[in-house]
Amino acid sequence: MFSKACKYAIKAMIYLSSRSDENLKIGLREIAEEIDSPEPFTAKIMQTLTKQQLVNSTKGPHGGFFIEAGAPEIKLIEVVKAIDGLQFVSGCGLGLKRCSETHPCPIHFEYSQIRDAMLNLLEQQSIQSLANELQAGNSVLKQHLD
Amino acid sequence: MFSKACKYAIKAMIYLSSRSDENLKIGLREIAEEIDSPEPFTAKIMQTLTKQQLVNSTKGPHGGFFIEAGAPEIKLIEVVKAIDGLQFVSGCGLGLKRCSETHPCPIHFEYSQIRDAMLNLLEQQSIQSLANELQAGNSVLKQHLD
DNA sequence: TATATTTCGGATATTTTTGTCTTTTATTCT
DNA sequence: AGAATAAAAGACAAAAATATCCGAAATATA
Repeated sequence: MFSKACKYAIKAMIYLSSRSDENLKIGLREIAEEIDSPEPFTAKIMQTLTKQQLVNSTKGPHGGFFIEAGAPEIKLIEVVKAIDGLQFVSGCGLGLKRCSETHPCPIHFEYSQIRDAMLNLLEQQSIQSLANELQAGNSVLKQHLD
Repeated sequence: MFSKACKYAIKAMIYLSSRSDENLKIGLREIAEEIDSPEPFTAKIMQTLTKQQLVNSTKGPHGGFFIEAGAPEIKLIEVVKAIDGLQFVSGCGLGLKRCSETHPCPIHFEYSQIRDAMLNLLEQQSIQSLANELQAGNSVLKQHLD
């Protein structure tokens, strides 16, 4: 569904958001630790997110990544778009280049319905609201080591 | 969503089914041509499908691939399982190893709903019924070259 | 039986994704 | 200014997915 890079990106964004209201910068090491991802690979992903302006960063001591306090809500779709692109959300389920109502692939109609539901999810859900649920202890970003 | 290999497999199965009622064996070349897929790669996929007993094959002149006439319906899920496995249909949307109602990832509930809808589609739809629609001209497996 | 045909099996090649390492650049603090 | 810190950038490495090639095995037909 999503690439690994995209899963890491979503988790990193949610974690960042869950900490960013403190006007705090979070270092790469902490992010990677908290979302259980390989640090250097996560660095690359954070670079992309920064270039796409989904997060901000500052270098140097006490530097790190953060989301602007007054920033408008970031929808999940924006993160997916930045990392994976939108082809999965727009493309044909069986890979046809031109699949449409008039020239449908064999699963076009059933598949479209589900894909649209996924698109809807991604467009509705915001990083911030998911971060709130995380803060409230209603979800987790990695396994417990109990 | 599905790997390329899996998309080729689904299309190959539907095409085969759409021709197999004639008690006819279809060669690799024709399959690859009709579903617009690379021939050698398709050969590998057909081998897997044969080993998984989703299709039959015979070697030699007038040999090829076919689906037994009296065979029970093959559901899409069986093809997906044979090529991609079921991890996407059972795994967590954000890649957590243990994601559940009690320890959910941030998108667990919304994602599960969509994933279950996809699972339902794959369990309901059969290769044969999709092949019927193809025969009726209600769907296509590749682009027209108009 | 000989030959042509077609799948099977294994080895190999290419591309993409995932992951790592090192150097540079910006920033903070002393 | 100098030292320490942390992200940026680019080169590199490993793994997985995609794709190709070739000899072997099976089968039909002459």
